[in-house]
Amino acid sequence: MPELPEVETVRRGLNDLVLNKQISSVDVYYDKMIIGDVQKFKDTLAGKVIETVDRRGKYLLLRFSGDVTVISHLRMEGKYYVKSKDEPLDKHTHVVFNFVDGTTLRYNDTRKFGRMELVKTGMEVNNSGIKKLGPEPTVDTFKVDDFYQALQKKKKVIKTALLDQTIVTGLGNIYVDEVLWMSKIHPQTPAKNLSYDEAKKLHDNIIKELNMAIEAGGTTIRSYTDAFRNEGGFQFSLKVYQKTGEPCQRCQTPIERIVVGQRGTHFCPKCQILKP
DNA sequence: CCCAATGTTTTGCC
DNA sequence: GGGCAAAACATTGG
Repeated sequence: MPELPEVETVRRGLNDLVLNKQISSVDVYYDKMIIGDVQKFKDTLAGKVIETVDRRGKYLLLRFSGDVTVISHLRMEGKYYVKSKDEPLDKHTHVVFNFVDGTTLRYNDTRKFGRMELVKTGMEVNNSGIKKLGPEPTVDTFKVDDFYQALQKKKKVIKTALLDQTIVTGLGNIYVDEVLWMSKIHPQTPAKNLSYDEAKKLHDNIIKELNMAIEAGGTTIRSYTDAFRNEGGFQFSLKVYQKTGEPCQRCQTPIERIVVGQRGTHFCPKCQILKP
């Protein structure tokens, strides 16, 4: 569900829905969702005003008054909703931020994989996950030369290298398959075997693809919705992800599914040749 | 019942 | 200590 475009869409939704609201109290129904002391999490946030919502990679950064930041990662199925305090709790609601105006921000997560952590604003860079993130996939921060050099040093195959967030952040299983298809690169190509031209093509496609997906409001495969409960629109633009057996849109060859790095992987066996 | 699922962290092995 | 691959996390749905 949430790769960078989906997280960015959630961020924008939250910035429309909860800005400048003051927290009266926080309820936590599943303690493991909170990294660190749960009581401190609740006590610190009470009375704080949410000033903005930022994003780094796939991490949301909820900025509160008093230099308080909540790092929130949605992992596989995390979702935020804004509801009136009177509405009954969903079975999978694990954290509720109650606002003084009678509305609530609710964190739902069917698989309970998501995590939140309270830090002093600015200290989020010390978070173990955020610390090792590579550049954001934008023209200003993501440079072809750096990308090529990083790939040269890797022993992993290209798909696994792109998923690990350290070379460039934001890609997940869906968009990796898509950008590799667009770039005509086989997912099991050793990263260091990519030519400079291939690296450049891949680099350009990563930026283009993620931006197009953000414009479409993300991709809804099974469960993703944004903070307004809207589904994304990019699933209609997917070329290979979960298209096993369907004809490649370039050459009509049926799309194949293999497993790479424990992940389902979709590619065109004719367009994306594994070089010896 | 068995398998797969969008992501990161932990574990264990070089 | 780093890099890497596999397991783990918890639940739903086909």
